[in-house]
Amino acid sequence: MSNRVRIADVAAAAGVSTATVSRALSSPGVVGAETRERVMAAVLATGYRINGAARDLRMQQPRAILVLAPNLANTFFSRIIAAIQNVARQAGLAVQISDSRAGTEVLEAIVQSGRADGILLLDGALPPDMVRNWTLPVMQLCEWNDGYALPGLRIDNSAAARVAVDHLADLGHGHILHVAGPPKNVLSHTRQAGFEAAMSARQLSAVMHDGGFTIAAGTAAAHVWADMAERPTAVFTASDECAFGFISECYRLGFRVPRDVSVIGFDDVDFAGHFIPPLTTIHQPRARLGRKAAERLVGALLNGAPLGTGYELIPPHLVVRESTAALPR
Amino acid sequence: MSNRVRIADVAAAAGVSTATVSRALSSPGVVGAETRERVMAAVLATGYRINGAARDLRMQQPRAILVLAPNLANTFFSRIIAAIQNVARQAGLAVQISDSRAGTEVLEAIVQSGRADGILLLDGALPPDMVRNWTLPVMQLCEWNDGYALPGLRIDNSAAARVAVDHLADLGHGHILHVAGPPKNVLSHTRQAGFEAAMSARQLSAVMHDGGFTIAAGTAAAHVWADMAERPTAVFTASDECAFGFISECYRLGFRVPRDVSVIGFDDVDFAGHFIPPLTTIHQPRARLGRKAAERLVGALLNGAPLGTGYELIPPHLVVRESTAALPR
DNA sequence: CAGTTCTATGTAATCGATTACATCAGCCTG
DNA sequence: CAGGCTGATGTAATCGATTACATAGAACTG
Repeated sequence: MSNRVRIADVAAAAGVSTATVSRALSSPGVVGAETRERVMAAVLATGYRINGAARDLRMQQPRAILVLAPNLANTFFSRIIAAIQNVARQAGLAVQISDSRAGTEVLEAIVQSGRADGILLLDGALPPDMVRNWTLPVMQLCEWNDGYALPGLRIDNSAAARVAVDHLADLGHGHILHVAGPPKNVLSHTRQAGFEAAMSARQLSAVMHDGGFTIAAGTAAAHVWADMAERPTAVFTASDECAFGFISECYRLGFRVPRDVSVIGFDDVDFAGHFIPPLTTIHQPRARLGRKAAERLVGALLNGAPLGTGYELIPPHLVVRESTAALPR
Repeated sequence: MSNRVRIADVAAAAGVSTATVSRALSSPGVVGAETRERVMAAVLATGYRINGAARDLRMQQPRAILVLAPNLANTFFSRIIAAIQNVARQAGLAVQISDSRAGTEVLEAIVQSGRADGILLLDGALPPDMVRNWTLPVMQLCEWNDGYALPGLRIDNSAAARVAVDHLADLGHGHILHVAGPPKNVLSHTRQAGFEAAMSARQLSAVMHDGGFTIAAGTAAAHVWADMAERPTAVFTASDECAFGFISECYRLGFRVPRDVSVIGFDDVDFAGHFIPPLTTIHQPRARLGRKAAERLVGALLNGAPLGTGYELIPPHLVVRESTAALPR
């Protein structure tokens, strides 16, 4: 550590001042051509790398963005984070990640530590009072909370539910079960509300069941479904994982999909197309979501422009595969 | 930004010097009780948060670890990274992530920027010359490269292959196909070598096929398998994803697992137990791997002790589910 | 009670970069 | 050729924390 090459070492090696070295590196145009070459040669010879902390301190910007997600172990986020990381890297920004459920005190410390210039927030369940107090630019992604009063990007969850209902109704299903996501989640509410609205618009018979986004929620829901006196002929789950669990458990209980029940998921995770049967689901363009959100945040950071407060809703896209089928009539 | 509260503001509010504030916060024992309380009150009143960059610069340590993984979009990493993040957070360290395939120049800049005190490296395919030159403590996780000469943690991949072979052989399978991982990967090589050794030790007939860790590799392998004159009765794939792809495609081709072919995977991803059929596979304790590696690295960083060069191999653990069955005889 | 030790706090140097301002050489212009 | 201008470079202040050293007062000791 102590033997790290500092800018002064480069300056000495090149026979110039530290100011000149700094300029040669950050705005090459203003130093003489011959000097610039001497500096570059000295940089190479000494193996100099800039000290991030010193630069951050002086420039008052850490050149990093912070990604906050409610559950980093959830595979839904991996592709999004990869896309974010890509955009950030190309802009020369580092990416710091943290679990947004670490506790408010911890979170405040992380956010206010001045180590990030901006935040990508994938959690809609943080205390609005806390989030509103953050002075960094924050961009909401996928999840949201109107209490934050922040700009955001997501797919149109309500429209997506309608698309799912339309698809099932067009196949002749009139009695549909919705296995909702976790009770306090915005996504759950929005998808559920969209489902109910679409069902009543078509005057179909809706059944609701509180579930979750997990495989376990799907397995549990399968039992609930199987035990119903008059079983719905189709199921719309709040996530693919939930659909997987539902289908697996149905299979174990002796039912077949889509023969005995049509199932439609939500997210279109990598695996959906390879499940048995391949899952009909609402596609979430995760790479695109991550990229677009990161681009918007990074763009605002780099040119100092404010993020604004605009929401962007991406229209839903249904991927029809083999877990849904027409109702025999 | 400019209106951020600095330590001098707290000092003024509490009527003490900045040195006292700093001490009150970092080593409360050395300041008088009454003074300490005044300082704490001032901290609360002003809403002071430490400036990370300034602290990092002065302390010469950024209090962060860097996680480098070859493909952040790969869901295999999510749980590992979550565990790492947990350990780091509890130690007050930030977690920065980057794609290790970003290019050597970019990678060097990130690693040498002085923004991390240590590295968790999940990629065994970086140029050894580069990695050996890194002056930070580096801990290898899951993947490795002997050319790095670094400490590491992983499961015993070779023994795992043996366990898989034993399981299949015990079920009566004597003709087994191994769908290997990507050609240049250490994990592929080690698992393949372990497979071949175990097979020849039992004098069984091994068939190899270069595949990959992806679903697509599995689907391709299914066709290769189906086209074989004398089809192996069991398949050992280098990853669960590959197994999923293989099974799905077999299903599509009219074969059933395990009726027509037994399949054993590798990793035990979340989904393995819910696949149809539930997948027999080698378990990788991802949360534990992430936690242990992070603990070792963080421990070394905090007490300044060197990491050493010790490898740790975690014994393999086979999870028997329903994708493997005894060969009818 | 003088001298010593200990405790609590302040003063100011320091980490390594960036950049406002100063300086200086060379050139142009009237 | 004096004066002004331009372009290249150096000097030194600055970002906001930590901490070695200095200091002052209290407590203790023989």
